[in-house]
Amino acid sequence: MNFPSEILNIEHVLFSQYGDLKWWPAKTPDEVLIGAILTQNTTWKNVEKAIDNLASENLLDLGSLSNASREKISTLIKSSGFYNQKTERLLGISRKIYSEFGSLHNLSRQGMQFCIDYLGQMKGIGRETMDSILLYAMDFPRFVIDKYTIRFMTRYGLLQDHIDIEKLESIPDILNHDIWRLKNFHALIVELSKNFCRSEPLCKNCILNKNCKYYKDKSVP
DNA sequence: GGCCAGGACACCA
DNA sequence: TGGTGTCATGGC
Repeated sequence: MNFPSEILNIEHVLFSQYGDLKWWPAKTPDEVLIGAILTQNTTWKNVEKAIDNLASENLLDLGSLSNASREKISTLIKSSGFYNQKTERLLGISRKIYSEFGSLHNLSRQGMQFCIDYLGQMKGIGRETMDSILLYAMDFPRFVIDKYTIRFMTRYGLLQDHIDIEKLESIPDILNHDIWRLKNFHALIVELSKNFCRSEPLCKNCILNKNCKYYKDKSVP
């Protein structure tokens, strides 16, 4: 079976089993962007504490955040780790976007390619973070290529000896540029990957069937 | 007590 | 261009 067919098949099976996961867990686009920075190399549980702290100080939007002090931000986001680095990134990004466009929505109106170039120049926004912002905060037809995606595709056998970025970049086409499907497909991969066994290559049964005897048994070699 | 988590970046050869 | 060190908290 070729790549597009496999993708459609996986999406169909996963969705029929697990449904709409309603990702990204955030109330506003600004919160998505802030969460995307905070979650770098950190568990989401640690990020949630930081998000709650920022919310309690009304700092979950770019305007408020850009006017907050370094000390205040770094204290509030400490639980997410790398807090000095993330404070600088949050301040730099929020100040630039807020001062030049006023809002994330205004920035998104410049179009996807503009946003890719614009966000790509900022310190703290790499490939994955940008994908997350483009898809989940700005509703552009972008598929998030992160560690989970690559691990999933590799272990499923859809990527062989090298990471074929072009293949992964074709996923928006395969999913018909449907924003909701792109959001949910990535969410399914991430949520389910947390429960996969570590066999290599991963048994397809484990991916597509949560009743697989190896499901959640991460100790399997 | 070690390892890993929804990365990115600077530095070096 | 690719490998490595650094940033740091928290859960298991």
